[in-house]
Amino acid sequence: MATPTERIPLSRERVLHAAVELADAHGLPAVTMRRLAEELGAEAMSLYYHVAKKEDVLDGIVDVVAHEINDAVARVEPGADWKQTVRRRILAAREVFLRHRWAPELFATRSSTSTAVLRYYDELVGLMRAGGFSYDLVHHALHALGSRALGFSQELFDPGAGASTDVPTELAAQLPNLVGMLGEIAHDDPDSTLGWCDDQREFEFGLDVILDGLDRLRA
Amino acid sequence: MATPTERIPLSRERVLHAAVELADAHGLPAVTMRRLAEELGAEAMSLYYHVAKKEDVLDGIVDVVAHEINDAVARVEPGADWKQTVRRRILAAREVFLRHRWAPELFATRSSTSTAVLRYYDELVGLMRAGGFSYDLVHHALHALGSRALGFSQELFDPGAGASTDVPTELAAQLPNLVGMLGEIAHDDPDSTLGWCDDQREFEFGLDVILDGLDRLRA
DNA sequence: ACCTGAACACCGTTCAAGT
DNA sequence: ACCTGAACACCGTTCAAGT
Repeated sequence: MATPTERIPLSRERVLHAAVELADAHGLPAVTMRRLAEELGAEAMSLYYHVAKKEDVLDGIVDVVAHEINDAVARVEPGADWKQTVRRRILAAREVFLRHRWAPELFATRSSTSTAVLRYYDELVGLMRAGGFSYDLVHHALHALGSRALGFSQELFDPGAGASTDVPTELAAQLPNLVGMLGEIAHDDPDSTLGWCDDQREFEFGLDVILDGLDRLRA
Repeated sequence: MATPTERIPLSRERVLHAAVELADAHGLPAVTMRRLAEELGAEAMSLYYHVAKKEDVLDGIVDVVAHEINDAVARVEPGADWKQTVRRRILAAREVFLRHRWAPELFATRSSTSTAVLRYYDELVGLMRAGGFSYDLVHHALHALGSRALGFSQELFDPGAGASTDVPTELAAQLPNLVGMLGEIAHDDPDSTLGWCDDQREFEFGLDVILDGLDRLRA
């Protein structure tokens, strides 16, 4: 019988899945060739038999995540119109990124595009075409959506991150409008306060502004 | 008289400006402590007398760029309404990023926010408030704009990057809609073809979709 | 076919030492 | 006060060698 510690041979799949788990557990910086090998009970140099170089590993895990996204959107039921269907699919894709919080940064810095990502976009283009968009407008729409088409929006700066209390007073004096915004949202509107740092709500708000705008341009 | 090769003492400012020049010339990966020191005619270890660590250098050059942005928007003449003014300022900020193409990636990965960036946002909030927005809607608007508020949109994937010719045929068969879009835009519409890979135009299109949507919500 | 040890050319950073 | 040399603990990657 096989003992649990029996040696499983390495493979590209095992390397990529270990890399995803490593990133999930300890973030992208933990994904080094040496650490990855350790996780697999092998030496760093052994990895090079299965992957070309570290970039190849990074491209590979983008592809793994893109497959998860395609699986997720495949389970989405179509809505009443293009907008509802696209919205549901984007929110389903977003859930994958919520499980792999390191992935947006990686997607944003890849130069070559995974074929799984291309397939995702292909279906998106198809849905918008079926919804009455010209190819030209779809093209503009993809640029307008940017990373939101895939389910994430890179936040540069969380306008709510600095709670009113921890802004140094001399700095606060230079930022009357930002401080005013923070103050008002923090106490005047309990409903909004609930959603205050709720990125999901902000994501949906931004997404709907764009989808509504595109729908109007379509007509 | 001073000879041109006379030794100028290091300073935080010199280090940061050298880092910006190095990134402009050779990209972010070229910005290493050792290379930076070399550029300044010093040893890597000398830098640590003027900056705390490499992260400090990166935070510092974000601040340098943010100051350039604030200088640029300060020269913008107000428009007829909030939307025109905000639009002009954002496009002025964008020009700074066009001079420092490595900067978007850096802005997106900083955890602490430069005070110069906060001042930029403070003025933006002020302009929108003056234009009739509630603080609550301004807050949503900042999230909806995301990095576009600062003048860039991280493109994950350029829908025009793969010119129809260089897509392998077996892959193309799996991407009928994407291939269709590429084909149509490439020959049917000379006007659009001009703007085909024109990021500036796409940026403005996306920006206007959002600004128009926000303007409607304001009313 | 698959894995490894030793080695190379890089990193960022510390610390004691120089002027 | 300002700069440096030597050293440490890391990287990714090559290459010849092991089974």
